[in-house]
Amino acid sequence: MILSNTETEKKLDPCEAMPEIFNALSNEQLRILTTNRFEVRFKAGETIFKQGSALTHIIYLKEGKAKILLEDSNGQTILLKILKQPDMIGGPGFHTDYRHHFSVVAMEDTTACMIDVNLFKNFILSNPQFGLDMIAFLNHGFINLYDKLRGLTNKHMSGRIADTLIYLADEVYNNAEFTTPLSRIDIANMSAMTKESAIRTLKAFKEGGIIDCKGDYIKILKKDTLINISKKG
Amino acid sequence: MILSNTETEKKLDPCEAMPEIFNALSNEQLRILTTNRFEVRFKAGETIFKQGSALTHIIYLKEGKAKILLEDSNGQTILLKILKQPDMIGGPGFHTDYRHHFSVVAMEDTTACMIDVNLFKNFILSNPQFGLDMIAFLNHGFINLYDKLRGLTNKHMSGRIADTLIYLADEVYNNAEFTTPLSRIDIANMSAMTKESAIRTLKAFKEGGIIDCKGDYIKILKKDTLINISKKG
DNA sequence: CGCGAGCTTGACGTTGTTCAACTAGAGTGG
DNA sequence: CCACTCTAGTTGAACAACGTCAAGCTCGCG
Repeated sequence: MILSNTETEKKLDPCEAMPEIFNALSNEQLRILTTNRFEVRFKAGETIFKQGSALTHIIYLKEGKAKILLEDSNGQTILLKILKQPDMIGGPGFHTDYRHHFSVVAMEDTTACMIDVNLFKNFILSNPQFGLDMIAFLNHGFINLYDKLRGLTNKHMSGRIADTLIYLADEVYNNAEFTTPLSRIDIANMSAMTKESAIRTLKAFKEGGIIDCKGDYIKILKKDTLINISKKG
Repeated sequence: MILSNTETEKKLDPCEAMPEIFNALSNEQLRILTTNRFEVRFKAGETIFKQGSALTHIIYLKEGKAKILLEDSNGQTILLKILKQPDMIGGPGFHTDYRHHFSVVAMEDTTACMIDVNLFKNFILSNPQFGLDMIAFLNHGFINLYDKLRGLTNKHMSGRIADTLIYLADEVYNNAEFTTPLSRIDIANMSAMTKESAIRTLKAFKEGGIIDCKGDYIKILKKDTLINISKKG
C-alpha cells in the first residue's frame, strides 16, 4: 500500500475514502500523511477521546460510527452529532488550548485514523489552500451548530424528536428504516430531554402512525408529517 | 510573527485597536487592508447585516456594540453574543455559502470596518500563518458556542439568567454595575425564555439581594451566589 | 430459571409559557 | 401645564410542557 508515484494519487492512502479536505494536500504532503498517520481500533462503547484530555491528534473515521458528547459538570450530556466514515474531527482545541471540548465514543466497532496535530499544523502553514479549506470545514460546523442551537432551544419535544429522527434517517443511515445501537437515553440526549420524555414522544409518533419502532428498530412512515412537526416547533 | 516593528505598524491603521488576528498580516498586507477597508456608521437599533443576506464583507467593530441574533422561521430569536470593539465577525458563510447565518444589530451608535471577503481570502492564501490564526479564532468561537449550548439546554431559568448577568458584567461591561440598552426581551432572548420569565427571575434575584436593578440599570451584589446558581443549573 | 440492564408506564410536582390586565415613563400636541 | 398615547415593563392566574419518582416490564444471558 505504499505509494507509487504521480499517476494515481488516491492509491497513496489505503483508506477507501479520506475526508474531502485532504484533497488540497500536495503529493508530498499526502505521502507524509500516509507514512505518519496510524490507525486505532475501538470496540463499541469505547471512548475514542475524553472531554478535558489533551488534544494530540486530529482523527477521522475509517470505519464505524461514533457519537460526540458534550458533557457538563452536573452530569448532563448532549449528544451533538454522529460521526461516520470519513468524517474528521478537528476539535476546537486545535491551535487554542489543545484540549478536547467534547468526548467521542464509538457506537460500533470503529477504526480511527490519527494524525499528529503538529503535522496537521505544518500542512496548514505550508499549504494555505488547505488552511482555507479547513476554515470552510469549520464554518460548515458553525452552520450546523447554529441550527442545532435553534432546534434545541426554540422547539418543543415533538419538534426536537422529529429533528433527531430526520437526522438519523437522512444523515446517519441514509434510509427511512434503520436499526441503531443508540439507546433511548442517547436519543433523549440528542433531543435535550429525559429518556422518559423521549420514550413518550416516540410512542405518540408510533400511535399517530408517523413512525414504527420496536427496540432498536425505527422506521419513518410519514416523513412529511415529521418535517411538519419539526417546522412547527 | 511576521511583524518585527509592531509599534510603527500600528500606525498604518487609523483604528485604535484592530482585531488581534491581523497581527499576522505582513506590512504589505496591512497596507492593502488599510487602503481597501471602509467604515460604516450605524445608529442604535440599525441592522448591520441581516441573516440570509449575502456575505460580501468581513467586519469588525471600531466603536460601539452590536448584538448577534439567531433568528428562526417561527419568529423566535436567540441573542447569541454581544460584540464590542475590536471584535471581528467572520461569519460561517465565509468560503461556504457566502450567506449570513445570523443578523447583527447595533445596540448603540456603532462604527463598523468592512473588509471585502475576496481580499480576506487572498490574505489567507498568501499568508498561511494568518489562516492558522483564523482557525484558532474560529475554534475559540466553537468553545464558546459549546458552552452556550450546554448552558441553554441543561440549565433552568435561574441558572441561565445568572449566566447572562455574569456574561454582561464580565465580558461586555467589565463591571459589576452597568447600564445597558438591552431590553428585557433582549435579556430573555439571551437566556432562552420569555420576557415575563426573565422579569420574574430578575425580580427574584433582586428580592434575594443578589442583584439590584431598576430599568436599564443592573448591579451584581453577590457574584458568588450568582456563580453558584449558574453551576447548580 | 433467575438476574440485570434497558425500557415502559402512570401519577405527580415543578418549571416555564400564555394571556390578559395593568403600570410607569417618555414623547406629543394643545 | 395637562390630557393623550405609545411603548416597555410588570403582575397574576390559568395552563401546558416537561421532569421526577416509583413501579413494573422485557429480554438476553449466565
